[in-house]
Amino acid sequence: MSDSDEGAGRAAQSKRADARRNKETLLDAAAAVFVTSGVEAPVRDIAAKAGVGLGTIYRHFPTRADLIIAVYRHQVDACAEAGPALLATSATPHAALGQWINLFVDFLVTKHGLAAVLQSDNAGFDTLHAYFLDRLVPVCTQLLEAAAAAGEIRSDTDAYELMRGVGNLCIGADSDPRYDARRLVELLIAGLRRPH
Amino acid sequence: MSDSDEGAGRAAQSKRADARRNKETLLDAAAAVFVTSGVEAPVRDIAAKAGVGLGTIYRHFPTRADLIIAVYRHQVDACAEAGPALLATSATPHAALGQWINLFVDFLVTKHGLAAVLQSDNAGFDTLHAYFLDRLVPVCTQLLEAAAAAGEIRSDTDAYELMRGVGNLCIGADSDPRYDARRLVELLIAGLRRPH
Amino acid sequence: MSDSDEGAGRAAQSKRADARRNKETLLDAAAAVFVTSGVEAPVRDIAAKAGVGLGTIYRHFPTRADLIIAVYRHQVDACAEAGPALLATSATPHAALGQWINLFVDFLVTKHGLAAVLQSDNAGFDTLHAYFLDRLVPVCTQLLEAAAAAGEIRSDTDAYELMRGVGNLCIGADSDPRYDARRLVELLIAGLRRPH
Amino acid sequence: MSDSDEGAGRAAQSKRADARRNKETLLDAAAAVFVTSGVEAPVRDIAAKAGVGLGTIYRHFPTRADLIIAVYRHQVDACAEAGPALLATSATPHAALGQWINLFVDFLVTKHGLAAVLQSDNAGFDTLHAYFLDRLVPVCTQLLEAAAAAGEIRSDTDAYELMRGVGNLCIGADSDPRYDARRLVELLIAGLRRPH
DNA sequence: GATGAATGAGTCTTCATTCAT
DNA sequence: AATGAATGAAGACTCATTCAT
Repeated sequence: MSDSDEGAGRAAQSKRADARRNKETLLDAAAAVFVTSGVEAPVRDIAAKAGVGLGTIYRHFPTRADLIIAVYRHQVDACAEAGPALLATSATPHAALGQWINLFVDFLVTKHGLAAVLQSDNAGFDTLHAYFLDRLVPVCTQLLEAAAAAGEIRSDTDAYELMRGVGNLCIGADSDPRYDARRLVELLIAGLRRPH
Repeated sequence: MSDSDEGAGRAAQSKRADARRNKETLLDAAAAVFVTSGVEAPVRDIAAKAGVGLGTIYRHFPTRADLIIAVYRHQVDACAEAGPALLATSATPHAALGQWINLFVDFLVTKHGLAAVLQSDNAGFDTLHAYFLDRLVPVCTQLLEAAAAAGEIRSDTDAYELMRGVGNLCIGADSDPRYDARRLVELLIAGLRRPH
Repeated sequence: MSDSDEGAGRAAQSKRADARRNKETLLDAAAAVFVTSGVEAPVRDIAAKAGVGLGTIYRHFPTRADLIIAVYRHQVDACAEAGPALLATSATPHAALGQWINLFVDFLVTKHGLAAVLQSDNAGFDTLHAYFLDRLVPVCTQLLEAAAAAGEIRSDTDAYELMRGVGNLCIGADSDPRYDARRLVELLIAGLRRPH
Repeated sequence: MSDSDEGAGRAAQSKRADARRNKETLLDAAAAVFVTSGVEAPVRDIAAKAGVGLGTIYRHFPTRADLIIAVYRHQVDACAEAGPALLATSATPHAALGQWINLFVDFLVTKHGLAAVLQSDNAGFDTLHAYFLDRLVPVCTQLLEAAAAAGEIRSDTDAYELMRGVGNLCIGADSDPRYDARRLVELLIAGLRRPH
């Protein structure tokens, strides 16, 4: 249904509105369940939390990846958009990189199970994988190149690899008080520095 | 049972020998299945691969953790033992640390799913967790302290955390040609260096 | 959901009707299987008999105790309700007690394995246990007290114990033509009489 | 091997002695395990307790019923033999019956799970069933007839049925403090009394 | 569009029993 | 005779996904 339908009857309109509201409810519920049970929580739990039927979830989000993407899209986008801004305002490109990575880590660390799923080779998560990569790798590349151009870091680092590494370091970071992903990521970023 | 039983217990001993051989077969089969299907492969698959019954696996390895430990024990032990040796032969403690970590990474990277399971908070894997930690953390601590004492690295790094981080970086390292865990771990270790 | 939903929820309602019918089918099937294989028959057998999937049983009756209770609820309730009625219509309270117990025995004797399960200390049957007790012990207590008040029986008999005893006497009563639980229970009830 | 072998070599003799000792060990172990885990305890547990192999148990006692019979034979025999004695020494036949039944109850109540197995229609327990019946029913019949002859009880009571009833009342008598099998059996026996 | 009932594949785990050594 | 390793049948339970209403 395209926007040109707008003029259609009140019923259709309200149905669209209902559906939209429904979708939103679903996203809120999913987000809440993800927090407590992780992103691999049973579909039924999410449906129950949202107060909708199972079919409704499958209609709106055919795969789990679709649902996860929808839940975190805003945050991922915000993170992506923060990259250039940080580059503009930070003292050095390397500092910008560090801050941007911190943003990503902060996001990831609080998403129970997301980091794990992000590296899963399960085909069902391909689109999720792709989404994160499409959105964040270019930004990371930009920051990396700026830092390399400034001579702060080596120029042989691949953004994809770095993002994957950072993602991996975030796995299981909640649930283990002796493990601080942020600290390790800091080491990783520090390790990028060009040796004097 | 000492060797002096040899005369009396020929039969028993040969049975023992058979069982031992069987256990080895099992270990080989498990290792093979772990490579292709990961360390969480169905017990039945492993039994099939080994050509034994289900019960035989449960007899030798009551829990999956037991099986995993048995499969990798030699390699983990070898890794643990290599630590002090490297310290003695390397140019600097930091170099020894790097080489030792590389050993660990080489081991882990080839074990499909092991790194993932190593951070799982599933209670069934507690003993597995403990085994790796008991074996490797002390060695890592030793190397870390030596490097700190030599003034090469900061002295605030926790061996447990570092091992977890390295383990995490190894997750999914096979199966993705664009991701090289070794390179990232190198960055991490480089990041430990004391800032001048 | 009230009846005023009728207009809006025709579909939902007919689905509910289907499910209810299905549940009934399930109950019938379970009852039938219980007769032939006892109340501990494999879940799969019941599903097969009912022509439904395994999951359907678990949906309607999460535990075996739930299923057993559902199958026999009507009869247990009927038995419980018969108590006061018998008290009102029988010649004496002791006669009422005897007749009521007979009702219970008639019920139990035909339920292959139920009596056995009723005394099992298996935790899974706790709710089953509780249901029978909650439903029948108070009635039995009432009858016992009436008979005691009438001076027909001793007043030191515990209803719980008596019910358990009667239940036990019913174990294996089918399948053995030489064993008549009714006769023995009669002796037991006769034994309650106050000695002159 | 008949007693005429007695003159055979020391080796054979000592082997016989060993086997006998072994069997005794086994019976002790079985008795102990039966106490803690019931008469349906895993064969392996008994073997472990006895410190012998599984095969040894199966050699001596091909079926579980054989083992149970062997373990309790002495006590069952003693009970059987006590019948006539009690008849001779008690005040009345009915009193003798009561005391004899008490003996049986005392025996049964302390044998975790035995009463349950005694009524099981599982074919594997047929010989066990038969043994108890063969041994005890005649005694019970004798007592019953004596009491009937003395005019103390009705003459229409079947010993087999009574024994089964008493056995049933003993099921689950341990493990439930609110249930006293002895008290109920007393009621049952009291119920036998001829109505005045 | 929404619902949620139904399905059933997939896994784990226990134990009685056999039989080669 | 004794041993105990090996077997595999049996049964429970979960959850993603489909589809009739």
